[in-house]
Parts: sequence; C-alpha cells; structure tokens
Amino acid sequence: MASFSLNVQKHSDHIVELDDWEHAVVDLFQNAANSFGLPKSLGQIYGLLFCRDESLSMGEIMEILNISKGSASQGLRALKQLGAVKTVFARNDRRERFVAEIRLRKLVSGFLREQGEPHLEKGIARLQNIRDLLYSEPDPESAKRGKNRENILSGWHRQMSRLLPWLKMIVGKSDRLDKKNSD
Amino acid sequence: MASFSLNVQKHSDHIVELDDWEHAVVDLFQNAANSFGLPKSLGQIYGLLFCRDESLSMGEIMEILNISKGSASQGLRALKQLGAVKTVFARNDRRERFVAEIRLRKLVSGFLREQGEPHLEKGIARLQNIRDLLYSEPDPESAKRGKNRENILSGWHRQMSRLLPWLKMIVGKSDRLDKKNSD
DNA sequence: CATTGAGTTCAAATAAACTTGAACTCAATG
DNA sequence: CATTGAGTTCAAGTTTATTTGAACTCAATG
Repeated sequence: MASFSLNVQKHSDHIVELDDWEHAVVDLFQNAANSFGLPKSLGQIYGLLFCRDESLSMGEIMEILNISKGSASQGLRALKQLGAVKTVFARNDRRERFVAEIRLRKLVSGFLREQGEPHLEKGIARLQNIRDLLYSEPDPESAKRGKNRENILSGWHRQMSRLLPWLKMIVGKSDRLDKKNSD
Repeated sequence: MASFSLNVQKHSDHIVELDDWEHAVVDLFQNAANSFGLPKSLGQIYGLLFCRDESLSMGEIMEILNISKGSASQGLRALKQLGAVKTVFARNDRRERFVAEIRLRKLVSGFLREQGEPHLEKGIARLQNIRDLLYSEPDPESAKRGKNRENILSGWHRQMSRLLPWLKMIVGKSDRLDKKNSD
C-alpha cells in the first residue's frame, strides 16, 4: 500500500508530493476532524500545515492535497476561527500564508470556545422554552413531572458550564511539554 | 406551530401524543445527540425515556416517536452500550422495557468509554504506523522533522489519556446534585 | 411441533453533510 | 480605469451517514 519512492522526487524547486509519513499524519488529522464533528478537509489542511516548518499559501495547499478552492477557502477560514492556524504575510506578496498552531492548550480552548460555548448558549434558550411550555401545560401531573425534568437539565447545564473553564486549565497545565516538543 | 390540545387526548388507556414540553425535550436531545456525533434517533429515544417515569417498550417508543423498528432496535442497543438506558422486565411479559439513566456522571463516563477510549486506542496504532514510516524515510531532513512531529503527537496522546479519568471524576463530584434533582 | 410475536439484521432508500467550480468581489498594479 | 489574480460565495453535484422495512431468528405458547 505504501509507495516505495526511488528518490525520483525533488526534481524541481516545489514538491507537490507528500512524504509517506506526512501522508499518514494528514490521514490521522482527517480522521480526528471527523471524530470531532468537523469536515475532513479541515483535518487534512491542518495536518499538512502541522507537518511543515514553512508557511503555505492557499494555492499550495490546494495543489498538495488536491482539494478545491472552495474547500481550501472554507477550511482555512474555519481553522482561523478555531485558532488552529495563524496567518503570515510575506512582504512583496499579497498572498496570505498559513502555519499551524501546535500548542494543545490553544487548540482545545479554541475548540471549546467555538463548539462548546455556543451550545451552552443555545441551551439557555432551549431551557427557557421548556419552562414557558410547562407554564401552559394543562395536565398538573405532567407539569409536575416536567418541572422535575427541567430541574435536572438545568443542573446538567450548570455542571457543563463549570466544566469548560476547568478543561482549558487542565490541558494548559502541561503547556511546557508542548514547548519542549516544539523546539 | 404548537398544538393547542382541548383535553381531547387521554380518551384511551395509552396516549401516543407527546405533551408540548416533552416534544421540546425530545427535540433538545435530538440536537444534542447530533452535536456529539450520535444519530438523532438515538437522541429522540433517550429524550422520550428521560421525560417518562414509567418504562416503555420498544413498540411504544416506535409508536410515540414515529420511528421504524430498525431505528428503535439499533438506537436502544447503542443506548444500552453507552449505559444511557437500563432494561427492565415486567413478569408475565416477555417484552423488554426501558428507562433512562439520568445521572450525568454515568452518561459522561459511558460516552467517554465508548467514544473516547476507542479513539485513544486507535491513536496508539496510528502513532506506531508513523514511527514505522519515519524509519524508512530516505530524506534525513524530512525524517528529522517527522520525528519532531511524532513527539508532539505522542505528547498530545499522553495528555488526552490522562484527561479522561479526570473528566469522569470532575463530573462525578456533583453526583449528589443529580440525586437531589431526581427525587 | 406449528404458531405467535418480540427483537435483529441488512440491503436499499432517504436524508444530511461535504466538496466542487464557475461566477463573483475586491484590492493592487500598470 | 482596464487588467490581474487572490480569495469568497453558493447552487449543484457527490459522498457519507442514517433510516426504513421486509425477511429473518428465536423463545414462548398451546
């Protein structure tokens, strides 16, 4: 399954082929993205940037990964939003260039901010909606049961709200490890 | 959009309509399941059981939620696997009946066990695969870069492995709250 | 040991999510 | 102020995931 390259590559100044290990890393992130409910192209892009020391432009990313302009544009936007890539500008070049953020703490907190917090926020509205409906529930037995359930859900919501800051901190604790590895 | 019921229901011994608040709760769990990467029918089923004091059979669930036999069967199996529902047997009745597990600690630990742990396990294999590929990487520069990246990923993996037990504990700490609410 | 019905299975149908690419915007350039 | 090209948008196409239901298993029953 793995290609046995005979040093045929590198004939030119810009390589468009991934090394085998890079392909495996891109694949890993593609699957990881999927598991976290993110589009796989987003994982591929992050995986590629994660492998590279030098920044890449959108065009280079498209070429290396064989993905469309649309996917690249949307994927990079989402990664910026998540704080998973940083943008860099070379002078005398109007193209935007990208590098991966590799500090786990940053990745986790970005993910929680973009994915977790919005859900908690929507949860508040949903709980209020349930309270409103309970207020007009004609059957007193059902209303009683409903109030109990609303209490449970509110408790869960409180728990989860408290959990997020903890998560960011716990993962942040070993940021030093990240630094050591990234040097 | 909400139905204004004129006490027309309850004409018979078994009701097949959800109260408005129940519908909102089912909807909430349907969306939550989706956010966690689980099929929405699974969320609906859990949501329904969460609302009810009495256990329900698979047939009742199918009828109330208007879902197929297949979805009900597979959804209930997954919920059992996750520890999100418990089964109950009434005597003189060979049908299996279900009730929802409402302790957040149990739900979280079940989810982490079924979703988190398998991914960490697969991660070990993937990292080993990357190490193997690095061993046969011809370009020394690329191999060096690759080893650095492999180190970073191993660090992340270690971090995540440590995180799971913590998560179960942190959420478990306020189990007392759950109990208070569920009484 | 035929019948009944609860529950499972899985191939096909459906629905949801993702990707593509052509048309577009917009700023830089000559 | 026309041209160029980087980057965006979004409707249509493609892929992936979920749901359905008919055929099945299996244990209980008469």
